[in-house]
Amino acid sequence: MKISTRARYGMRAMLDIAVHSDGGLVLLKDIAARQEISKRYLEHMMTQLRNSGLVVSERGASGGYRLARDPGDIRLDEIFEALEGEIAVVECIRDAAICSRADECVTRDLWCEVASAIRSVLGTKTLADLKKRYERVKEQGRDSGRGDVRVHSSTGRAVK
Amino acid sequence: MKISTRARYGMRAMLDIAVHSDGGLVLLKDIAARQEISKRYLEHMMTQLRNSGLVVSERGASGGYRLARDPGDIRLDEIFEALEGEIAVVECIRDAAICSRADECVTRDLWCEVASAIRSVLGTKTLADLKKRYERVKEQGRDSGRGDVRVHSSTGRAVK
DNA sequence: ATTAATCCTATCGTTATGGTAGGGTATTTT
DNA sequence: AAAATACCCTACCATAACGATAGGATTAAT
Ligand code: FES
Ligand code: FES
Repeated sequence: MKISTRARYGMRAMLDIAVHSDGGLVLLKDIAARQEISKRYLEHMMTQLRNSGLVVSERGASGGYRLARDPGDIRLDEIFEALEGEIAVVECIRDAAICSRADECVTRDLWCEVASAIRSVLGTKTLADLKKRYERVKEQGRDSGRGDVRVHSSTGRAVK
Repeated sequence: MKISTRARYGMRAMLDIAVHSDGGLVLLKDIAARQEISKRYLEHMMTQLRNSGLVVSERGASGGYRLARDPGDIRLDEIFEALEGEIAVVECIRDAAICSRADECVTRDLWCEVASAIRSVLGTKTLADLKKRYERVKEQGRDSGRGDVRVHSSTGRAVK
């Protein structure tokens, strides 16, 4: 279970646009440069984001991208799903015929819970929240007092 | 973001063992038959589970598998990670050098939260819980009153 | 020795991932 | 009108992951 670069890059791109558009358009070139992502590759993600109606583009010279809606109105799960596809799906949710005896299958419930958990993280935050967080981190550094949660390198679990 | 068949099959296998071992050993053959999974394929998952120390095997005629520990002492995230690998990793957690400017990267925090959310679903349940759930479902049917949460086929979100 | 079980390793086809490339189209600027 | 700029579409490619199958090697009970 890894998060794809698409999702990571795309999310960063969205944040980048939110941060750097002063009402105007943001250039792919600039996003790519700031985020140090291949412009050509980033194009794909922008396409996905556009097709999902999260950004709108203007073509031609002095074109660019901007958010389709207010940052406070773009949930992070929308961004995620635009890039990564539906969250933590087990096919048998849609189509119970896939698993034999889906009726008595109690593990399916489990996967649903996992999906819900992810959604409740990403679905309760908006791009505006992320932007706020970014700006806080940027101006005061990463809360160097005690914030930076150490995680154990192999378990990923938080550690004392 | 899909959950692999390995994880699904493996989880079902673990549940199957928990349910069908009366202190004794459970045969791969039987698990495969009950779960309608290719025996040959299931072997792989059993290997992973064994290597992770979640089941122990006995070889030779009248060999088989049993849980390495008490079901109440086997967390579901252990099973999941044995099969699927580390939960929701972004590489830059381990190795900050992977992402340029990981210091000011606020999206990384987001992915950490996602990972935590998954862990808090799977890490707070044990195989004993799952077994209990299974037995409840089995004897009284799937709570046919109102339980079966309908989810929207495309969003996966719960629907009225 | 036979049988029945796990174990090890290789293979294979398909799909997904990560990324590059070429050329096309729209719009502004000159 | 022409040049420049920026997005757009489509194809391609290499590698890895996934899902599954297969052959044969061990181990142990009968
Ligand atoms: S119904 Fe699909 S895993 Fe059980
Ligand atoms: S530090 Fe890895 S995604 Fe930002």
